Amino acid sequence: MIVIVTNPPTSELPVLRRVVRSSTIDLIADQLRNAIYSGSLEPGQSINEVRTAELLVVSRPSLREALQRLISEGVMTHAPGRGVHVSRMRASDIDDVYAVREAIESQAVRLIIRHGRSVHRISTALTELERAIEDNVARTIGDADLTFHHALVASSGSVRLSDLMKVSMVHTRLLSLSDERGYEVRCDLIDSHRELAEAVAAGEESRSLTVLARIMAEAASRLHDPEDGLEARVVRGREGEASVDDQWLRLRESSQ
Amino acid sequence: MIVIVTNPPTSELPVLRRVVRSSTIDLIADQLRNAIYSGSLEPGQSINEVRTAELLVVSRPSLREALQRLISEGVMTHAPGRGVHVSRMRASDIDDVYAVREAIESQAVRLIIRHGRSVHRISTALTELERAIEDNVARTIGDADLTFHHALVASSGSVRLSDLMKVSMVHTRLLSLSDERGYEVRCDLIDSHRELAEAVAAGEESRSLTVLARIMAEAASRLHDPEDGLEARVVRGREGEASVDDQWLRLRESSQ
DNA sequence: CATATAACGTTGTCAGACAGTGTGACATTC
DNA sequence: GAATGTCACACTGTCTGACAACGTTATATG
Repeated sequence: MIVIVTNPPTSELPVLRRVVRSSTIDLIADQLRNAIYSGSLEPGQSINEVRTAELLVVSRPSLREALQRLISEGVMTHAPGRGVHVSRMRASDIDDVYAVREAIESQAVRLIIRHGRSVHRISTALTELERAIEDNVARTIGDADLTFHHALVASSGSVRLSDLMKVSMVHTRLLSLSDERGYEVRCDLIDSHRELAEAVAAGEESRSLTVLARIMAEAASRLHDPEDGLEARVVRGREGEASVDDQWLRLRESSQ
Repeated sequence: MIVIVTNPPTSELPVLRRVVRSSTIDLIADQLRNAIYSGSLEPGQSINEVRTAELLVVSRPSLREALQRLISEGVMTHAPGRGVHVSRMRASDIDDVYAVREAIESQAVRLIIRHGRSVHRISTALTELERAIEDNVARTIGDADLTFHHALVASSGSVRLSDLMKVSMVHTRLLSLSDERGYEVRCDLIDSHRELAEAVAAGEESRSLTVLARIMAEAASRLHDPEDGLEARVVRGREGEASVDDQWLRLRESSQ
């Protein structure tokens, strides 16, 4: 029984937010997704159901349900009889993932310009990216990079695009993590990103899309052949603390 | 143990295709997805776990795992304590779904032109669409329309885009089905679709994208307000047999 | 060394259980 | 009679336990 006491009694009801109850499955999936994004779970690593369930203090059925979410996202892979593994990306996945990202982000740019959305979050993310590059830590730069691109998509106002972007971020991370050469990141990405942000802010659609395409192509080609841009200074790192807010990659609450 | 008997023994191995074993979960999810696409399961309809599991002759845990797939696709919705329902689309979803479709299909166009992919499947699908329009059955036209758009994306050669498109097809169908005015389809869509196919075949990127954007905008606006294009002849229908091949909406085998 | 066999761990699937929650019918109160 | 309280029922959310099928590794065998 909930009693709402207001004083004076004739006043408006206090502002009550809708109670959100995340399902256990959501929580488990979030944990696993973040573990992958942060590198705690490596590509190819197989998930022992009993052990993992114990670790998360949930039952095996609950864990299995959560795994289906990640499988459907393409973040984990099911091999019949052999269980579930963290997806390992191959060379052929590089272009595919970046094709999806170009799809999502191009559309985001179009929507932002079409509807004149605020680009505030984008500029903020750009500043963060600049700071991260000064720190010169591969993982930090990678995080800031993806955060920037997510800010772009979030600014579009499309819930579905934003959700897809979150999944694509994990895919992108998996591309880096699946490369035996280790995590690596380009330092000169700030110029193109600044140009993108400017073009979007200025409402220049076709220039934005051109720059975006170039960013995607460069990122993909760097993964294909890291020695590609010889003059580009590069930061490498095998590990490094992930600076991910736990809530960050949570997908939209599934309840209506 | 697999023994391959060849005669003569020195000859080439017979062509053996990799054995694909779809997991039970895949099969259940496919069934449910197709049931939604074909209209057997209506938007808002809730899934009684016990009854549905009995119907499919699987256990409740297996069904629940499959439901997680569909929830993650956005095709079903979870309401805590109230179980799982077929997603019901609202007016605000119309633009969102079509934004995603424009994202996917625009990128497909770019990829096809960039890599000079064959447009054979697209022309075939266009012919099918013409035939469907002659039949003048709302559902058939709707199917052929979506099949055309999927052919476009499949031609891009991107597995991920193609998967996303399949999900978006179900979303699109849900938009129509969620509308209490019933299923309805425009007859004049053939012209714009033919123009799109031609532009793509001719490698004219910017014209293709323009036409595509127009197609999406028109489809969305028709859902927002069916009386919009007064001069456009329209076929309406509340039901109608779905002409979907059972295999059609199967997502990529999840095993690597 | 290659092959067969055995042993073990793990997955795939199920039945059963039970507390928590939602829902609708009915009674009650002001 | 509208709002509130009560009760019973149905269903979900989650867990335990079980077991056959499958994979994998170690061991034995020719």
